[in-house]
Amino acid sequence: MTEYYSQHDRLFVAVDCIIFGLNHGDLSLLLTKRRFEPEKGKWSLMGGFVEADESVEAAAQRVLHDLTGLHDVYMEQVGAFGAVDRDPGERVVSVAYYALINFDDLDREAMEKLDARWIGINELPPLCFDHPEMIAKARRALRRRFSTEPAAFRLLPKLFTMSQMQSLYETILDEEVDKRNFRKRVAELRCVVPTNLIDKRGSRRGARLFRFDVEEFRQHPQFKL
Amino acid sequence: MTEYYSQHDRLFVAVDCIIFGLNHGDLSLLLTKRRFEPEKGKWSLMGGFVEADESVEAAAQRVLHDLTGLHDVYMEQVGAFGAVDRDPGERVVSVAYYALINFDDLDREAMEKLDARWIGINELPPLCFDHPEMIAKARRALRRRFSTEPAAFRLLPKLFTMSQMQSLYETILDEEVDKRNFRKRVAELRCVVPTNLIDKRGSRRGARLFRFDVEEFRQHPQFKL
DNA sequence: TCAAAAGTGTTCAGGGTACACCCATGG
DNA sequence: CCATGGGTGTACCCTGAACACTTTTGA
Repeated sequence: MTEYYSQHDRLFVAVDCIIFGLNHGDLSLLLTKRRFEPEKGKWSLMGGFVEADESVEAAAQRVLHDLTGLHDVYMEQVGAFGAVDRDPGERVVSVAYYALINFDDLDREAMEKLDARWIGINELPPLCFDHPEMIAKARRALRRRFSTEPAAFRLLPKLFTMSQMQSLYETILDEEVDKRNFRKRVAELRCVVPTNLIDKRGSRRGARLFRFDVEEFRQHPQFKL
Repeated sequence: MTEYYSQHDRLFVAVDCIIFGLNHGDLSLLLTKRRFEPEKGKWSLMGGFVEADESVEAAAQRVLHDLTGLHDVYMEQVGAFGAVDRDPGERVVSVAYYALINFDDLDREAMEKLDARWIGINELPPLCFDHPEMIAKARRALRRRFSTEPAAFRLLPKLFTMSQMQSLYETILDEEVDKRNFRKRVAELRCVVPTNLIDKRGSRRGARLFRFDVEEFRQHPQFKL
């Protein structure tokens, strides 16, 4: 390869994944304890380095795959973090992504092998580097996304109740929502369809289960909540 | 320095600046012709490499300064672009920023020395690499920014008419706006204050000049358009 | 029988949108 | 005197917010 730019420095480029999931109804992040220096033993987002022959996006998918066993997960870039001393060990520029995964279909083994744990979004421990800043920015991006696109259905189980969906929205928007107004708005979305199934686990009376209809959404891509 | 991560690859990291300005009332980008290979001679965003001892943000400010002579310019990160072959010459990960600059106070000399030109946002020539994609993403970010924050005043001259401001919003939102409704909304913003001056250049009758009151905005940071 | 969550409509106000005509002036 | 851009007010609709009681059933 011709060395056009050889008078310039090369830097480590990393990715960090902010992995959102619903752990028994609670919006949570999948975190690990760092297994190497610097800051070994501290809580951390799952990260990895971008190698010369893979795109940044592909590196993020690879890191996520190693931890969860999942392929083709929905991810969105949060941004690049490039302070000189953000990693005290070396100069590393990191690109953060958030991922929305379905709690049910992740690979427990891979997860446990890497010492990963779900931690509630409002109970986060101290984290290494600038990871708290990445998380804050990811939450803002998520809020925008959730009010304009059907993203909740990537976190919710295939069948879900209105209470589950509302509680998820309340956590992400970080504000309480009126139950009747919420259900009224959802009822107008043709892509959220009721089933005949009742979930008896959450209450004596039981709650109707809904599902997200991808095909219907493709045809009527209106969404607002 | 300890080499914690030495088994991984190091990559070139660059910044590219999407420089918005009002060139005689038209929203425009400051573009240059590439002065080196690859794609020498093609139109390009102004870019540069991030060196080991400067933050990514600082690199963007440096690149912008070299071209415009300006310091402390308002910039917002657009995102990282990391496809393997985005630069056909070498593996380069680039972080894009957009900047809003005041057409009046830029340094013509630096600009001409680098063969830079203002080109209307709707008359862009073919550009090198993934720069069109960066610009598209920057325009989306700009649209969000303009509807929730007083950013227009970084592009407009210190004194401006309602027609100028409206036309700027129309270009950025990419839709026509009702004149009376627009003025009504602006009138409610305490940070946009009328002066007694009249601009006679644009019409026979003359148009009232307004200014943006930073201090007033600090005290009443409400803004919506 | 009671506790605990599910489910259900209406009213009201404020904001957003649509809309057309006169004004001032330089040439 | 006329062409050109500057400037102004109202009516209506519709969306978004507030708000409380009944239902079901397992324990």
